[in-house]
Amino acid sequence: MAAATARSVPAPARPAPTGDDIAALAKALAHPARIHIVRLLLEKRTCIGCDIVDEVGLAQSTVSEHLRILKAAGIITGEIERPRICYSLNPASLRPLAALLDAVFEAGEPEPSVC
Amino acid sequence: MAAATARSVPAPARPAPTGDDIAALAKALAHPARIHIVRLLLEKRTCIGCDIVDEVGLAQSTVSEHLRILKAAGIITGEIERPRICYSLNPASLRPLAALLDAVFEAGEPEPSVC
DNA sequence: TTCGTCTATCGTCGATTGACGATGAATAGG
DNA sequence: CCTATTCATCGTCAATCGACGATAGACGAA
Repeated sequence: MAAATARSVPAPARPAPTGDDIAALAKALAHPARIHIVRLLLEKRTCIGCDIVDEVGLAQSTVSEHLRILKAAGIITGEIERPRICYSLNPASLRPLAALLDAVFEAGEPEPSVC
Repeated sequence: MAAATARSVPAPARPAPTGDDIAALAKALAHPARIHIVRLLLEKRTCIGCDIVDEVGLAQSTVSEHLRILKAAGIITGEIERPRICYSLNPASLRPLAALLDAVFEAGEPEPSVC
């Protein structure tokens, strides 16, 4: 809700992401189990709860911890739907990291010529 | 040299990057000092050697270790230019991570409408 | 050769991470 | 009421990370 009309305003929505911000984002993705979870949420658009535990094959407490890390980084959001919790991706949170990668591609590859 | 005509062949160039691969890539970026180094190589296109040590403000051995990690992940390459070493970015190595982020953006945002 | 510069590696230390089981809280259904 | 389900939190353990100083190797210059 907070990032509603972000594309309308030119300046304040781009506070030039800190190196720490980007590193924190990368750190949240820096584990196979968490990549697995992100991919899971990518294909089953519908949010899933305990199914994640079955899918990744780790203990429930371990998966819960990974979900906590992803949530703390803002990469996923958990909506309470008693007694389950509904997890979804929050694409906007990944913008700073994607922006850095885009900058690398632009600088390193003269003409991608796609599009 | 190995990835010359990669865009011509349809299958072998896209082995569906493993979660481990992407996680390793993210892990290599999961530190402020390493983000700093990447950004440095991004603005000073020319490869730099010991200037990195001055710039990040850590001990030489520590910076060397960060450079080793980035190099091991394939994100940068070091060209020997005695007695210095010339570091440059290797954008292609970041493709798997960027591809995941793109997939998240596509799935999560209905119509980007760019292009 | 000797000196100075630039890097890489080693060893060590404290801090953090990742995994687990056990426990606890909140809710739906009997 | 009691029970089952789902998730979060706690405590503990081994493993890894990040930082540093010290050291060693490779070369250019004097």
